[in-house]
Amino acid sequence: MAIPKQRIRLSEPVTRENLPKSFEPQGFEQQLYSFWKESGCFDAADENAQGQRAFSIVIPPPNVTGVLHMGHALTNTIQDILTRWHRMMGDNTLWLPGTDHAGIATQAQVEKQIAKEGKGPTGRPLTRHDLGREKFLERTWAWKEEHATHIQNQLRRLGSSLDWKRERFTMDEGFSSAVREVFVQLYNDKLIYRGERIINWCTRCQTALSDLEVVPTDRKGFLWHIQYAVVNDDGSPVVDPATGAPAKLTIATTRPETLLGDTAVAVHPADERYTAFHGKKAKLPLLGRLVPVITDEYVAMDFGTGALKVTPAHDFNDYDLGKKHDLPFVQVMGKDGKIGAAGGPFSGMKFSEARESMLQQLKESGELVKTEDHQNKVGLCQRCDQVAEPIISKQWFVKIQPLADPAIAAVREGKITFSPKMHEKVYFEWMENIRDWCISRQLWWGHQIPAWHCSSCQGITVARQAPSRCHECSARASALKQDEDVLDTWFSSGLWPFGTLGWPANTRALDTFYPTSILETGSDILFFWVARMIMMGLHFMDEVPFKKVYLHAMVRDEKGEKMSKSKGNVIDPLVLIDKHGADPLRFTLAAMAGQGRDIKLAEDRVEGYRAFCNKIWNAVKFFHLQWEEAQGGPIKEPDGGAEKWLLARKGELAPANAWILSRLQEMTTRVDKGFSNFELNESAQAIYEFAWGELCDWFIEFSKLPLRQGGEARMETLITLHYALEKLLTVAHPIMPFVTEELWQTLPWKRPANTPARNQKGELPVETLMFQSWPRPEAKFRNTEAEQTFGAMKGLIEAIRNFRGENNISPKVEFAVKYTATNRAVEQFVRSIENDVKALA
RNA sequence: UGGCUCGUAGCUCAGUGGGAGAGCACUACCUUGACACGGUAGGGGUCCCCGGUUCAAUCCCGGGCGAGCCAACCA
Repeated sequence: MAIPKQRIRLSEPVTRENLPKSFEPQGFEQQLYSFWKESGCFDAADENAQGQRAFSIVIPPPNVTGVLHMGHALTNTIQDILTRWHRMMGDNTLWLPGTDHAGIATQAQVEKQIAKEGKGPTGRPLTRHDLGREKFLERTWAWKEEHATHIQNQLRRLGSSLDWKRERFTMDEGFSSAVREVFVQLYNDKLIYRGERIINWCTRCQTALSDLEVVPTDRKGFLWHIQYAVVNDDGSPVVDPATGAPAKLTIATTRPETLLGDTAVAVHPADERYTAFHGKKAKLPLLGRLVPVITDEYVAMDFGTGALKVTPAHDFNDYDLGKKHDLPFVQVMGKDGKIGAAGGPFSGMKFSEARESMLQQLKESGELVKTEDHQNKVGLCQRCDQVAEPIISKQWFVKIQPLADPAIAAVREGKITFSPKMHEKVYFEWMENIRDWCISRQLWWGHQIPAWHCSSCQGITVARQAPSRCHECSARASALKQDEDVLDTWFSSGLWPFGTLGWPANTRALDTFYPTSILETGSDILFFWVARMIMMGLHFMDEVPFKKVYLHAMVRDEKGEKMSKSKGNVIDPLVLIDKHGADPLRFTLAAMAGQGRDIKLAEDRVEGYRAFCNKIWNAVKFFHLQWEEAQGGPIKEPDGGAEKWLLARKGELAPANAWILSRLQEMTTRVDKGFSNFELNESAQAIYEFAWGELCDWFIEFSKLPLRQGGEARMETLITLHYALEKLLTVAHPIMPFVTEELWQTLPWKRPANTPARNQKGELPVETLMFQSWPRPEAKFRNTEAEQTFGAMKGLIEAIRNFRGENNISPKVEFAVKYTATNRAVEQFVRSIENDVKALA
């Protein structure tokens, strides 16, 4: 592009000859990233320097399933802004990178890939079973390597100042040992147990799912009314007292096929329609099996017929009823999605086939008395959109209540704060009604459960390493077989804040950076991830994993729809970065990162902020032109720096200079406040308004006179301009790291960095904007008088211009002089530039 | 069913108890020495609707309508 490749980077000041005409991000972004990274600018120290604070964020590890989307761009932009800001404030700053193995999601991707590759022995597409566990895992690791690299590149293109030396993966060796440690400890604490309970089962993924992994979805369905005969214990018909005929009881169901597993019919105890049937039996149609009629207040009298068929093995509510009334659990559906032996004549059929067949027969026998339309919810597998079936299965669970209680308390006591605040309420609601967490998955990709089953005593040995003996019966290792299941992917990511810092070893990094300062992530994984990190962190570290939780809104497309591959409305951040540069994208995301609202990304906003980058670019170019050309050679930097020089003359500065310095101060304060309050849009707006609306539109226009005039006035204006630009670049750097660094490097009077960047050897400070000290929001240059004067000036000029219909810049100034108003402040100001204008004439 | 968020210009969005705003799009003029990724001027809005509090409401309160999200045991 515009910059020759051989240009010497970052050692020799750029002059206007090699400063490109306009903002061309492709020419410098990647070079700058390499420069920062290789100079060790991103690296945190294990221990704080004297008087230094630590600031740490762990990245929400992206799934290695594929590429980063706009939501990742948003979260990583926000995190990078906070990270860079703290680094400039002199903190020992760590932003720790890594990726998540994403069990089921990744496995599904690799399976899809395999299926495309050919047919197995039965003529069906290849499955993981054709490869075998070992081969399949090899394939998945290869996939992981490939995609992790891609994700790293995307994060780099975005400018993320991550400490890559500390990069982690949820299945790397150290992390795996942390996972085993946690499992063993929880098991020993009796907080992990294995039990046969009702769980969600995906018949396609062939695995158990947690409650969270099932997405309730509206489906159009029917409510079928089916008649059961009411009989006595011996099977003889009960006579309906009302009609004198054999009594019938009609139930309403959306899933008639589960009738095969019914073990009761429930009615409300106060429902007078059914009082006569209490304690009797109902005869299941088609099967003829007798089940008790029970009463429970759970039953809603006004829904359906007020009579509820109870299938404890295939419905969560019925399961609870079954437990309460000690009913048998008849499992009719197998993990393969077909009716099992208990289904009698229907065994071997798929659910849907069984339903059709049963309805047909019930219709013929007259037992199906009514069919109504009904909107109901079905749970779909989060990964594959298949209906998740509740079945009873032996799985591993975390007993969650003892972990949830301290996690609730920590937020109540303010040890962790949520932003926006409203999420706290949502958090409490969920945590207070939490169910035990099913953590075993019948997958291959993941942390295999560190439990060994003994073939000799059937006992279970849970251990950190493969045991040499059964802990129950001392059988030899040959009798032991490791549990084949793996852990829910969120089990391991729950350990992320301390697992990544070296736990269970007691590392210095852990001392320095735990608890982390901030967790920034999407509100959609509040329960999946945030809540579990809080529980795990408190249990294993005795301390919260982070002090603040920032939850950003979801990124949607222009129409407000969730971006998803299937809808084809995904905007790849890399495409936008290639087109417009990383800084415009980052600025856009920051400007739209207001709280509590979904973000609809429109590309024209990015284009607008690209123009903004160009504007700043040209403001700096303007400075270079003036600085070089105006006096035939560089002016020397004032002793002690521009700031000191300007402060010393604070009272006598030309009004335009005093004004822009005052505005600069105001802007700096606003930016700082925005970052502090997590209102990044405020910071972005302050920068935008100052740079374009004040510095470029007014100050630079006015500076042209004194700059052309020469002498003291030019000197003062040039120093002011340099100072304002340098400070602007500094405060804008967290949001727009690339363009600000690139331009800052060209400034002639760079101040030495306050914190030397470390290279790999811990030496060689490099000159970079990344370590410029963050301007403290002090009122050094606040100047109310100058603001008023200039404000009146602007108003006057605008009024004159309107009156005369003039629109050029120099008349702007001339009119101001000619039409001097009576306002004394304006008079004073105008007099100060009157001479300049005369000199020009 | 409950909870939450939102409703501001054609589009995407800021914002505030007293003047209605930005970007993009649109109209006219301007290639002036930083920038046409620019400049100047301009058109365009019942700030969802109805009540209330207030000297004053787009903003605060109540109700409604609409959009979306989250959590749910009504089969």
